[in-house]
Amino acid sequence: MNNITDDNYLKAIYHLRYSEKRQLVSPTMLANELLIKPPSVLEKLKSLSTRKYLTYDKESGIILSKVGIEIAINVIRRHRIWETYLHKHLGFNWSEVHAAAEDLEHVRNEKLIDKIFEVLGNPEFDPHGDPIPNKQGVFPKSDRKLLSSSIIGCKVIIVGVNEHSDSFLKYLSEINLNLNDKFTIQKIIEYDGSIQLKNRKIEFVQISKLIADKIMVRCEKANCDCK
Amino acid sequence: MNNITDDNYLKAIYHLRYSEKRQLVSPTMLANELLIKPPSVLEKLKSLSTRKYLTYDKESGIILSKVGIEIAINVIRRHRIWETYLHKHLGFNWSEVHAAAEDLEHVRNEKLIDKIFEVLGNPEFDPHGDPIPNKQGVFPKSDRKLLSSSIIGCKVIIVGVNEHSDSFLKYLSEINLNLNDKFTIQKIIEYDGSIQLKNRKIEFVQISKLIADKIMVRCEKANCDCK
DNA sequence: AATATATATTAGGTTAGCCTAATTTTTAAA
DNA sequence: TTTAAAAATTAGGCTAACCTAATATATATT
Repeated sequence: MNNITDDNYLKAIYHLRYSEKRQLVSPTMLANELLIKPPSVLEKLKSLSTRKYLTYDKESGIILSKVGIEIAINVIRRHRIWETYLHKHLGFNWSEVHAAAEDLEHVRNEKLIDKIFEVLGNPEFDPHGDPIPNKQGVFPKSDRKLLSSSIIGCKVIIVGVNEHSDSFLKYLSEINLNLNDKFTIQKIIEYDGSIQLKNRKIEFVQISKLIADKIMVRCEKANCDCK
Repeated sequence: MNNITDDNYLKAIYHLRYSEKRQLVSPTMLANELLIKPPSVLEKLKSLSTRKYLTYDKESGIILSKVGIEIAINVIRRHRIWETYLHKHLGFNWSEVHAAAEDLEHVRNEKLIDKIFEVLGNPEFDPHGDPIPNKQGVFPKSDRKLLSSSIIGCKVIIVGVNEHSDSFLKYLSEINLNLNDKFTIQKIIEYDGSIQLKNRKIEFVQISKLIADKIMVRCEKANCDCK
């Protein structure tokens, strides 16, 4: 529970660099991510860098050290394990899970996290389809790709989402798209990239490119040209 | 997760006033309880009293307001529910439970606490035998009394402990005394108040008065004179 | 290149929570 | 009741995390 602030900074930096894949992470980007002002970030960066969690200079931006990455991945690990636990064992739904995990991720009790991970059967992915790093900080591999990169005929299974906002997740529920659902790509509208899907449950769904860019799938059709 | 400090002050004051039953709670007592110095307490008391969580003056000491009590009881509720959950559902033992709950009690997520409480079957007592207040802040009643107030022939069931330190709980485990165990009072040594117990599993155990003062029991012998 | 815009950085300020040292009250004991 | 010991209070400091305003430095855009 100590160093909640450190946790949040390191997690945010990690997120920008490795999830959003920014080449360079700047103070202002970080300030936006954390909803605070740049001078506060600058100040904190000094402290984090004296403690060897990162380095910062204008040319290369903010770069996490090995230890910094380790801490960040640990926070992510706790977050995702809790999300999974809340969903699987305590009946929380997709959109409720995140807020609670945001607090629980700061509880540093190894036995606790190990135990709930074990109870869950050492899952590799959380309810949003995000990979859960193991204790050594290694993320499980998966051949997930953007739904928007699918082609007609693909038989896709939804394995994750790239946005966790309430409104987005609620929309998915409304149109009856859920994690692990399987669909066939029916048609892709050239003009705007919208995608039409179907499966047994759902005769027809059309999804805009904007949405398709935020959904991760795995194509299960053998030798599909999408690969 | 906000106001962890508030939580801890209010909880400590509540504890001194209502568990340790101090007539008057002074800044110095509170400082000792929280392992900080009196001036820090004085300062914080100002803030807590402007916010109407308590009143303080030298004659009457620190007195929690209705809201203050409410918050304190809520912290206690979360703490005890988590302790029970860790013990019953996650295999934590008596002595491990407290430390983890110390962090978890600050997670203010009503759905979460309600849910684990429900999963536990709305228990009335935690693994130390302490009562869990309900959502309205009402503690369940019980006819528990000190083991040291028992008399020869009492058939007691251990329902709680008044000390939660590691060393104490470990000692109890070593001599094979656990919550819910039943014993018959064999002998009481007048001179120092030591108590001898036995049951099927344990032929003979002798407990010093010091220990017996920290164990809560319920006597189950019909019409026992101990009442 | 000259200007406008965005970013980075510095300076100085605030609040919460803690601390030590010094002072004032109380309380207890000789 | 005078002295000693304990408790309460005040004064003044410190650090972490924020902030605003001002300045400096890049980056873009005419």
